[in-house]
Amino acid sequence: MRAIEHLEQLLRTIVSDMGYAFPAKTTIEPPKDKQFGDLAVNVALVLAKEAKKPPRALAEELAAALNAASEHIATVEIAGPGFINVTFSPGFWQETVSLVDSLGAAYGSSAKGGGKKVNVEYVSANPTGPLHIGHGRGAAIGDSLVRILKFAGYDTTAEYYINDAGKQMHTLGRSIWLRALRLDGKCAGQFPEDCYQGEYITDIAREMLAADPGLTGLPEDEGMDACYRHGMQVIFDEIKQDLRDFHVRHDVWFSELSLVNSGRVEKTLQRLEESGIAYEDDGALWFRTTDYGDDKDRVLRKSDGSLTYFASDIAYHADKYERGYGWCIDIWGADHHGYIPRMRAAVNSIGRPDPDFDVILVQLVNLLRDGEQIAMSTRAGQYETLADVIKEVGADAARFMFLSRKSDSKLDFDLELAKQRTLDNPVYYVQYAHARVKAVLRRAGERGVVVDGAGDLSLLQQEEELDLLRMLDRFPLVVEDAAGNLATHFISYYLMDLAGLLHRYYSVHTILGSEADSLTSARLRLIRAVGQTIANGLELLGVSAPESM
RNA sequence: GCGCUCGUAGCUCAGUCGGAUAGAGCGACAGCCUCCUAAGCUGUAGGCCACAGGUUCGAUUCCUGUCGGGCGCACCA
Repeated sequence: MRAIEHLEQLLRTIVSDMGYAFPAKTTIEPPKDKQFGDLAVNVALVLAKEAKKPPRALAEELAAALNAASEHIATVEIAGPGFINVTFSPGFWQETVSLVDSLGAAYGSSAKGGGKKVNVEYVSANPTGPLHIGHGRGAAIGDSLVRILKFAGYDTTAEYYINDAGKQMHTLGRSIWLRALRLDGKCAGQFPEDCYQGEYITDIAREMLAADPGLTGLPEDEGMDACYRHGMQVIFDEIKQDLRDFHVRHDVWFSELSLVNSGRVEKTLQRLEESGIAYEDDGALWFRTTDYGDDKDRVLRKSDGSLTYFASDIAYHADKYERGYGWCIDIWGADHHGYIPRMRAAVNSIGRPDPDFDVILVQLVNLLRDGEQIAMSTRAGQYETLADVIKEVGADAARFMFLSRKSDSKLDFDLELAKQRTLDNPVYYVQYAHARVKAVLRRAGERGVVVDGAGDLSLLQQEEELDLLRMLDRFPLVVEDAAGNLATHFISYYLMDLAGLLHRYYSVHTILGSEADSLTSARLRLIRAVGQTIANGLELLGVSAPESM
């Protein structure tokens, strides 16, 4: 990161001195093969056309200028069609340790977000049943993105939208009510198919009956209402507990009902109608989403007078922007992708350009045990709940599994695999690297080797040491990329790479010398910086960094 | 049928705003504990980046088409 910034600065000066604009398509990145140096630059290739010079000749000129421009640069080589390969001096890399030391838990953070207000909305499951494994994936991704965006300098709020106003809440009350009647022997008929089938419904009914045996004597609508209120309370408490157990945090719990009751939904519809974006037809109110690229117009208020979810979703998003968020990110299950065009149309219609709104689609989770698919039927009310999974494999393993994959690709989640402590399950690989660092530092303390301030970093000359230093330097860039691409797996992959280098270093070199010499101190400072960086990365994933394993 | 998305090693997956010989882990095979944590390390084998065209100095990456998997196409929630 420092390396890239430094090199880019030098190149900008040189290119501009030569009388050219710095090409936007320039890339400065670590080459795939280490033999090509620390960083490879393609600027000569990109600039060749404009300069009317062969790329290699141009590269020669740039290389000569680079060599003279910085004391940190050890060698500059031209290769292939005109790549400029730059190698920095060990001294430059060694400074990274001091940087990590001075920043500590803040190493990797930045002000890139400039304090922009961002709202990330995730999970938002209807409180009609327990969270399942798919919710868990969305929860992990949302929570981790919030951590990453905060670290990257955004003023980020984590929000949960509670759909507590619709028909399904009525269905919840009815389901519990009908279960209670059956438990009480007041009704023996077949339990309706359109009710929630899960065992948890019966549990709630049983509990309510125990608390108030007169429940089923109430008039039907009164009884159902009581069931709805209590049931939602119980289920929502469980959801909140599950999220706590999964180390997922929300700052704001936003109720749809509050939006409806305060008249903000109706007000939003009125505004749309006045501005001609909404129109009446066939007794229903329609949104002209086709004006914004959707393939058909969408209903806001049905001809029976009831509102669609779309109507309150528009009011909800308008409310978010009114609360001052310049960027709203929604995390949805991938089965909702057809909903994006109309939501984007809605956002545009309230005067917000595309970049102010993003949807992250999270693909379904395929739950396996030993490679065999576990049947999940929501209909029959049988599915593996998030709580069960956390209980079985632990929050750390589950989170790392979710966060190590692009959100947009399907995920096979094997319960047995998640418990294995092998490289198949890399959470332990990364955590073990951290624990190893801590173990060595502890042992050093026992032997009376003091780390602080001591140690001549210039003694870190081994290839494995320079590899670690280069990797440490990259961390801030990885965080920036993860934030920019809303991609948590950038962090996971980085951590696996860093952990791998640490393990290799550990096995090739003995860190703790037989006595407290300055090389030992330098090495201890290096691995301490590695441990700190791993801890910082794990924190972004919401995964613990154990002191020992 | 229309739309979105994915197709990379035997398996699970990275990489792709165009760059050098396409990477990792697992599995397979061969090795490493008198030594700071072997939950670790080293090495070998394994690829027409689904297929066919196009764009250009250069394509796994961008465009078009084909094939194959997933998902979505309600006055549902």
